[in-house]
Amino acid sequence: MNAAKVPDIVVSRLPVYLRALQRLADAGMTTTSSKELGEKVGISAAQIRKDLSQFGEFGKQGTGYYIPYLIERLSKILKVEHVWDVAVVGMGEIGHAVVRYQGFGNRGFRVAMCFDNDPEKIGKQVCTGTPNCSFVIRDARNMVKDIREANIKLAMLCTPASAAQQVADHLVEAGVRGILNYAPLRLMVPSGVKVQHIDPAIYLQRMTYYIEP
Amino acid sequence: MNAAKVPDIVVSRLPVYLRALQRLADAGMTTTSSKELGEKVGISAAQIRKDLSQFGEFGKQGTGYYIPYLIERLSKILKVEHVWDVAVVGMGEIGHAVVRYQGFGNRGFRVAMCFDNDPEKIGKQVCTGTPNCSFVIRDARNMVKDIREANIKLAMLCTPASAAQQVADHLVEAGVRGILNYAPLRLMVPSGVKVQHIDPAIYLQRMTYYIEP
DNA sequence: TAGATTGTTAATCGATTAACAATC
DNA sequence: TAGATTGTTAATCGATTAACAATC
Repeated sequence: MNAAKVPDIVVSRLPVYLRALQRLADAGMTTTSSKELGEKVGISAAQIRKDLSQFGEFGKQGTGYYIPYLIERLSKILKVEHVWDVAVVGMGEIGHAVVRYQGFGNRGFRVAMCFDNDPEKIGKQVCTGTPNCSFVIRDARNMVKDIREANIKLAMLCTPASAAQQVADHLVEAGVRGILNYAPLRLMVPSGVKVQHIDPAIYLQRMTYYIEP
Repeated sequence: MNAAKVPDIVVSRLPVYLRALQRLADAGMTTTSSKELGEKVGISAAQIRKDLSQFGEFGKQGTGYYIPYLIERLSKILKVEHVWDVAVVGMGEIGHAVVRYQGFGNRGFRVAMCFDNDPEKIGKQVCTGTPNCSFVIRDARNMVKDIREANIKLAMLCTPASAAQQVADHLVEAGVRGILNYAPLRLMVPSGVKVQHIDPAIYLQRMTYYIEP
């Protein structure tokens, strides 16, 4: 076990490994090798072994990795062995889609509350698709208080760009330490607060460079 | 102008520069420097100058960059000076959100058609939020033909994971060269076809590593 | 055991930064 | 002009890969 600081780029690959391992487990497999896992995720076997070795020795020479054990260890490392509550701010199209998204359940996350500042929306129910599970859209004016009382550390920011920085400031004030930002601008946050950006137009532009129209 | 191959990582930063420049332009600014732009995007000034120098000399010593000109050049480089038609496959929650998303219009993209294989959904209208603009959900069985006839080169894949690879194969067959994949698995595509992945759970897990629950 | 595969080291490769002449 | 900022080079830094002893 190496206690030194792990490079961000190594950390960023761990969720990819975990997702692939969960798929292998779902397919009924119990062991895998760095070579096989590498083919699944598009990363070299040496890279995977080196990444994992930052956190411990999880494999066995000759046989590879026992999948349930590696899933358990990676889940612990990423702190997703328990479920995180997440707040959603901005209940436009993206906000609604995020609340209804079925892909968080088995990955360590659960939408716990959602907010908007539009009087037309506040108080409305949002169905999640999960039976017996719906949310009432809360008043954004109570956001700091509600998030702090619920001890929520993660938020998905789905407001228009014009409101995003101000909302981010409030989220930080409320104790949120990680923001998944769907607004198309870079958020400024204090050190210690993590931000990840999702901007589909950016991803599309990363592809068109290589494509003939 | 350097005609050598530009590293992928440089290309991946260009859309970020472009987005920041468009925001500066919207704010009424006409010139900027690598230092100022760097502060906006969180990238060093030297890095920005080096990245841009891969494609030409766009600045002036002493004054920096003329924003409209740099926007024009980056738009050309990324091939977003004209609008790309995009197909959406899988009209669940994500598919609907993507069709209604207002953020593509001024970034070089337009949803042109959408598909599903569910008889309940085929033929239904999807409102986009843009006045007088709605789509009829098309039958996925005609997808290859429809996409090829419309000469569409970009698609957003919003099906469940179980269908994603097969859909991707059909998209490639239809002539699509870039796929924005919302399904939580890695797609296998021939070389020459670009894929970008958006998986919100991955992004959340990249933050929880650093956060105390 | 013999074959397979790990964890780790050293070598390679590539990306970022610092510095500065050129020049607007 | 003098100050500012570019484009570019060389130096630094960090990440990836190849190779292999250890060992299951």
